[in-house]
Amino acid sequence: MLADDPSATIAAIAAAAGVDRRTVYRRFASREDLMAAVYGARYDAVEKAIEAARLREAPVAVALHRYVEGIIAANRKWPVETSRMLRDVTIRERRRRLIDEVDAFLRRAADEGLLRSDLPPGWVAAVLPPLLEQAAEELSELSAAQAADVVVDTLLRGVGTPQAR
Amino acid sequence: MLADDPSATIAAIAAAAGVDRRTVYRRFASREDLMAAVYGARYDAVEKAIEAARLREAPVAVALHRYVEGIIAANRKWPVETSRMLRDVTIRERRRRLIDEVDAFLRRAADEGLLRSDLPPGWVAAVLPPLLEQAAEELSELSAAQAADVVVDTLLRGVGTPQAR
DNA sequence: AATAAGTGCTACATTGATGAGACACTTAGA
DNA sequence: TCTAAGTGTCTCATCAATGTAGCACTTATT
Repeated sequence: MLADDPSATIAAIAAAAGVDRRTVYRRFASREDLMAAVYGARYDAVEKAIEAARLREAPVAVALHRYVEGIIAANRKWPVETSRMLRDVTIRERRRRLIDEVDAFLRRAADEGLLRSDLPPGWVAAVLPPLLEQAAEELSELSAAQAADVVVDTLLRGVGTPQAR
Repeated sequence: MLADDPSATIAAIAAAAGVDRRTVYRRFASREDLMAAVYGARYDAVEKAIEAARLREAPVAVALHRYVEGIIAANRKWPVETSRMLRDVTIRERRRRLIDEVDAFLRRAADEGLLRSDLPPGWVAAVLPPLLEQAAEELSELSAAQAADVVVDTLLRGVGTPQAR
């Protein structure tokens, strides 16, 4: 539900979870607390995925695949749109740190010859998150590892045939 | 404003447009009317872009580029997230028709050897819209045509170096 | 200069979401 | 069987957004 609509009401969220509004208020003091808990859990999952990917030291092709697979799994477990949960300073800082770490990794990948260096700055960093979101959602029949195969393949080689290149 | 948050209040939208709430209510009877007008304008622009791309008869590489360029321009002019404006039946039907037309085009592109046929069904259709949204937003220094070059290149060839393939 | 059109501002009524309290009921554990 | 924990339901208070009306002011046109 929050995946679709971050402005969803407490009543709608509760209904989607199959419980009453009162039950939600027993667990969370306010809507804000609920959102913070959900986003916190998502960031926990994303941070674990990034840590497991060893973005700074693993070979870049391996790190890329592990990262993609980990984020797809995190997106599936916590399908929430967090780009507007920015009023919470800790969430914003965590988000900043994650973006910085992925940016540094993409630069290393370009330096080490996995990614092209002739693209507009920030372009790869911009297209990767939506690719991961789509993979989590549209490739639901595939495991996270298999979906990661598709995403890495699409990212590195594109979807054109060889003669289209 | 609506690009960021479809649930933005009338007051916030008016402030972003530099006018008073009363002025908005003079032009639009309700918030719903305002949304319908904005989404209608966006769909008008998208339909024009698709018509200009001649998806059914132009050579597929040409049609793809024209389509991408047209949608980037439309996204820039009307940066609104419409995926949840689905209660309005006419908007939903227009959206359905556009999706069908693009899907048919992507099948023709695969049949004619521009796109690979070995990808999960619907995958290209899934990744294309977010690519266009990112291009409209992140490649703001480039013209729509130049941004289309980057998008088509990324879509067909990916962002990996040749040795990464 | 007068009039028309449009806007900003303020105040108000209505509605829906948030948040809370109390009670009856259900389920689990001792 | 009794008790504790948890839930659903109902009701209520508060607040924010929507929508409206009226008036003063500004700008454009005649």
